[in-house]
Amino acid sequence: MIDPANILRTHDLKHTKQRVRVLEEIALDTAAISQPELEKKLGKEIDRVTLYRILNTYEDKGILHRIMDMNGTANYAICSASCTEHHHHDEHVHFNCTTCSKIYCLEVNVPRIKMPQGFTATTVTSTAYGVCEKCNSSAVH
Amino acid sequence: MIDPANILRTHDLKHTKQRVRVLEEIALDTAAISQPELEKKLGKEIDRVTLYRILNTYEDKGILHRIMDMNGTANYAICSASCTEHHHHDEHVHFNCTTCSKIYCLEVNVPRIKMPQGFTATTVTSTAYGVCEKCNSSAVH
DNA sequence: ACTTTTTTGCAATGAAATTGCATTTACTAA
DNA sequence: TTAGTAAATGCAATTTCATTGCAAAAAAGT
Repeated sequence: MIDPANILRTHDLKHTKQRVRVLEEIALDTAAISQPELEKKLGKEIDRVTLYRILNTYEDKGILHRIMDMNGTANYAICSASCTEHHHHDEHVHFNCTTCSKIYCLEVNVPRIKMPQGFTATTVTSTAYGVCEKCNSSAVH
Repeated sequence: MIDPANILRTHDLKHTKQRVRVLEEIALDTAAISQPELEKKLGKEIDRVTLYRILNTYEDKGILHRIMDMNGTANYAICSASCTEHHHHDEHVHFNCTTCSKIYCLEVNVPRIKMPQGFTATTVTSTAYGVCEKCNSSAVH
């Protein structure tokens, strides 16, 4: 499990109950959580604006990474240890469930892709659309 | 080059000057064009709302595909011939230039990725971030 | 040219995100 | 422990972006 207090300390961020709550909430599920969902869950405790600001600083610091879904909605997941303030190592596959619309960060590396002449890639991300484990197993047989 | 009139005819869409203009504008560049850019270019001729509607019907019909960039902004590119009303064959690599922020559809297939147990993927997309051909060649040497 | 159906433009509405500022909270050092 | 200061939060206002309803205009067929 994650340790919010420790994460804040190692990133030189002040310890506030709002920041802790955001991390706790995101850590609850292995799937990424969308900004609207977060707002729904935390809206009573944390102001809308504050939530935006916390998510932004977390992204800047390399604590969370932001995954855009098909609708342009931001989803957030906790970064792996290799993410730093200056570079997100986000080169795994994002699985976008078309049933529950959750996004999972899969522990699968994105294969190397050969770029055409002139194009130099620094990062490659991959998104798969389909049905996730949970939705598959709860489907009618 | 593309033939707007023909595209509209084959998709059972009425021929209007606004629809033709949108297709013309998008066909100008090999790169995808963002909704805000389109709006800037066509805003004088076409109403904002009409533009939204045209882009939506084009997407529904499989004429354009929509690519979300990092900021959640929609970008549009003309679909390859294999796209149909019911399924977009969008399985090529999208190159997102971090300098000019244009998006290119590369003629490179998305590599096959093995999904973890329980996850079934129907579509996989791949996005590369880096510097495009044009920006590379215009860079200071 | 007339009629029907669809598309367009405008106004209004709704939703999402950002900014400025006063208040509150966390941290530091006495 | 407490005072001081730097930062974070909450609120109000604003801006930006997208959608809806409806009347007017335009397209296609007869």
